[in-house]
Amino acid sequence: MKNATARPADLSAQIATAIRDAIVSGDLLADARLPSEAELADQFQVSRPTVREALKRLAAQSLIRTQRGASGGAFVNRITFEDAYSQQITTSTLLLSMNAVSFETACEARFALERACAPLSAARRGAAHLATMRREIRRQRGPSLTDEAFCASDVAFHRALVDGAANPVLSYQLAGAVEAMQPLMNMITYTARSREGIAALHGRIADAIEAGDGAAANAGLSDLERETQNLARDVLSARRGDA
Amino acid sequence: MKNATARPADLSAQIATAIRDAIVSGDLLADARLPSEAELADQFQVSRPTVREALKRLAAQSLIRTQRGASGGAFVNRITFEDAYSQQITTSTLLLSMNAVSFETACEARFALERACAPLSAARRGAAHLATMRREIRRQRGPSLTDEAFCASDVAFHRALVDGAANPVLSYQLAGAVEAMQPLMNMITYTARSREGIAALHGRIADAIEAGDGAAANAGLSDLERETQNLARDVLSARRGDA
DNA sequence: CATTTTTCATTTGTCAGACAATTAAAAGTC
DNA sequence: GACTTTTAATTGTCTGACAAATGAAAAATG
Repeated sequence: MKNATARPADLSAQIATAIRDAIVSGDLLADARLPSEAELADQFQVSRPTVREALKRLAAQSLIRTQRGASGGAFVNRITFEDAYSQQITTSTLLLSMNAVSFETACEARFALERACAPLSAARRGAAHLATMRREIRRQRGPSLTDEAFCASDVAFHRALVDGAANPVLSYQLAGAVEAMQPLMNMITYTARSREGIAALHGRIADAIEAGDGAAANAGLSDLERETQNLARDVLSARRGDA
Repeated sequence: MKNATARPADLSAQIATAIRDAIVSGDLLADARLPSEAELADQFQVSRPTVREALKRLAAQSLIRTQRGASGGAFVNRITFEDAYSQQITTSTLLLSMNAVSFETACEARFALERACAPLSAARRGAAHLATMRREIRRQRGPSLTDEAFCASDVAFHRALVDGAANPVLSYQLAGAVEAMQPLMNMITYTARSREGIAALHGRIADAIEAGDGAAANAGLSDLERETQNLARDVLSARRGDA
């Protein structure tokens, strides 16, 4: 009966939590300097290695950064969108691969999120976003493209679509969903015909974005989702047939 | 001229990266046991404290868990949706608070993501989700409700809406967006009239979900977004007036 | 023999003290 | 005043040790 809340965590975990709370609650502002390791060890009544373990935990979450030398120390890190991206991608990737999320579920989520962005992108995309989308479509039609390169181009296309919405929070959220799915997408072997089908749908979506027609873009995304799900189904059933 | 890639990171960071790569690439499967700290120290030619700092970094990202005692050690963690939730919420919260994302941007992202879920929720929501939504609406109409409690109820309502889509990947993605916005939402002081307006819109959305009408639900969400943006604008302009 | 208790080896958690490496500021020098 | 040297502060790393937890083997017990 020792479960529930009665488990005293590691000292280093406790200390990390205490400092993290201070950061999240705003008691410690960005770029503020934490006390030195020796002072922290004093304050928390633990040894320096224990304090260091706590600080490394925080560093792993990009909550602090450290600097050596006089007037060095640990500083509250102003987390960047890039930091957040990469963390989200690692987490999402592991979540998908280790929790055996079905391709269907992941795919549905991805396209639902993209449909959330498309209308905004149709209204606000810059010329550069549209140019990227067109360029990737051309690349997708090129012959002698490996399956992986095709997937990468696919990601680039969708990324441009999402970034066109000009909302960094959306871009950040989508990065995880789209990039984490790439390993799953790589399972699919693309035939020349399915590639042309996808590129054509991309073309329809790009046209809609160019015309500022969000609804049409969403219709294209829905068709693309159906197409992707069909391809995945074929691969899976073929694999079952083999085995 | 020592910048660029030429900066050798901490040993503990290098080791953490090496192990993380092994996990992400699938060389280390879930629940696999890592070598003991002493063995790792040997393999990497470093001392045990350094290895421990590396392991704590990984533990902070829920990539491993440790267990004491004989046949204990560090094990590759099968990351749960719950782990991912909480990580995403911390990251998103900090991102919003420290990068000075405007209320407008965050709000737009949040409602765009919710509109992505609503049609799915309309098609698949269970009775429990609908019941939760109705219950929260009743609560929101109750008198003597603090602003914070009103916000919490708001989150619960939207959470039920999202969970109704029955797609754990979407729920996970949305958790960050919705919960991270709560501090921003708490800035708003809700008058009796604005509360009734929000509750009424919630009612419309719940009706649409009950009727299985995704488009109507999205229309309701769009109106709610407008309403929320207006409230925030009022608060901000009032604050400017005060100062 | 079966079962319970005890012992024990393994492994993580924590501590203390030391030295190296880095770096900004202070002191010295021209 | 501009430049160089020294110094002190701080993180990074190592060594060695002990405590605490824990599962497994060994011993005791019926």
